[in-house]
Amino acid sequence: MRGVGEDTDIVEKEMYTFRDRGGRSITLRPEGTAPAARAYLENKLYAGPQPVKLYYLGPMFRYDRPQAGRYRQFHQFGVEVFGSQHPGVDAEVMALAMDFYRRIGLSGLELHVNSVGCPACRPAMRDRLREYFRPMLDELCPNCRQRYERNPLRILDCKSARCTELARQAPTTADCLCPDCRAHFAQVQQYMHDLGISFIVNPRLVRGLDYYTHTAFEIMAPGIGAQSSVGGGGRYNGLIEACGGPPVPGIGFALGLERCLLALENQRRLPAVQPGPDVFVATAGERAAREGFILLAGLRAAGVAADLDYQGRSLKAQMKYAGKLGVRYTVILGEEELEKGTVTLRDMASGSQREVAESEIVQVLAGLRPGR
RNA sequence: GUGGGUGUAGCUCAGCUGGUUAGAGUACCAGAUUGUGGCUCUGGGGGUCAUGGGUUCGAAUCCCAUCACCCACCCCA
Repeated sequence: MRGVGEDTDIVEKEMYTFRDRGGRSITLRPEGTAPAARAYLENKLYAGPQPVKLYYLGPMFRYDRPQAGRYRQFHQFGVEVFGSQHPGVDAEVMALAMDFYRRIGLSGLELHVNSVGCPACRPAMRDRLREYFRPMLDELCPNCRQRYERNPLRILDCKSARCTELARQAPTTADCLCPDCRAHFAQVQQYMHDLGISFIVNPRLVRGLDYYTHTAFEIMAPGIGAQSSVGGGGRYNGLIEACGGPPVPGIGFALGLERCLLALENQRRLPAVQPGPDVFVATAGERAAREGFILLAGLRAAGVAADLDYQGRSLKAQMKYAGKLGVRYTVILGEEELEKGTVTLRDMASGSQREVAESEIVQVLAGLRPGR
């Protein structure tokens, strides 16, 4: 975590840290960008063809007090591109994120985009902000008074009503960008237009740490509680170097899967869960039960999702159970069928039944493709 | 880290200002003529009332503490 920074909140409050049996201090990863950067460095991926495009998907951890949309263990999907500062890559990364949301069925999202400058324009940006806020310093919230010293950019981001009010006339990042950053941001926007992706330029969107440069973006979903961000990312041209590597540019995004689920639920777009098996094997009598057990294995081997009763239920109860499972077909096997070498195939929706030779039932059901 | 709320059956909850064997709906199980689900009816199983203390003749109910969960603040690398 060395590369991430030493903000006290991050280290002391949000990281999930504990001691293991050997007394070592263990911290569960809170996000994926730093690990991805480490992978890039440790495996010397900068020595190969650039850019390098990576993705990750997995559990992350933070020790906050939980609330709606914020869990101590959650899952993130993210991508990182190392080794290119081309503005088209910025657009590509944002497009990939938006395409993901679109494909899972989310709509009405807001993509906020900004440029937070680079080491060349950041000092001037800070100076101008300090200059602006100096006369109203004691009107700012205690938090922002600290931000004034440490990172005045973040004052723009404050949610306190008074600070927001005071910051209304403040110079924005857009006013302070150096020519290079301004050009880069303009091109990013042009590429976004080329891709037909709508976005909102939000000059108050800020990323805290120094290795963030140029593009910053965040995707908001209304209606899922106080934690409305479903994903975000940005360019970090200083990160690899800050981690002890060569000066390689990078950009990426991460999105929270649980928040996507919350948003899907809120929009009533959660897909129905796949119901249970497609076929149930109901039997009557001991011999039939054994025969059914073998038949079940045959069905499964043929790729049919099937199940049977292990609770010793009566045939009637088995039918009831099959109904609750929601299967489309029930195969009924009892003494009568055993005598004739057949099974009864019942369509649960219509209630119609027909006799099928036991030797053919697997093939018949596999052919019916009872799955979705 | 700060504030508020909630913990009673698998699930959703009721249980008034302390008073008999803690309830409902739902789910589960079994029956309603012998081998057939969905509707209905009947019966049944199931709770250390979050945990630990305390007050009281008596606590699910009142008090304290702890834990967990929920919501918000903070923050979001």
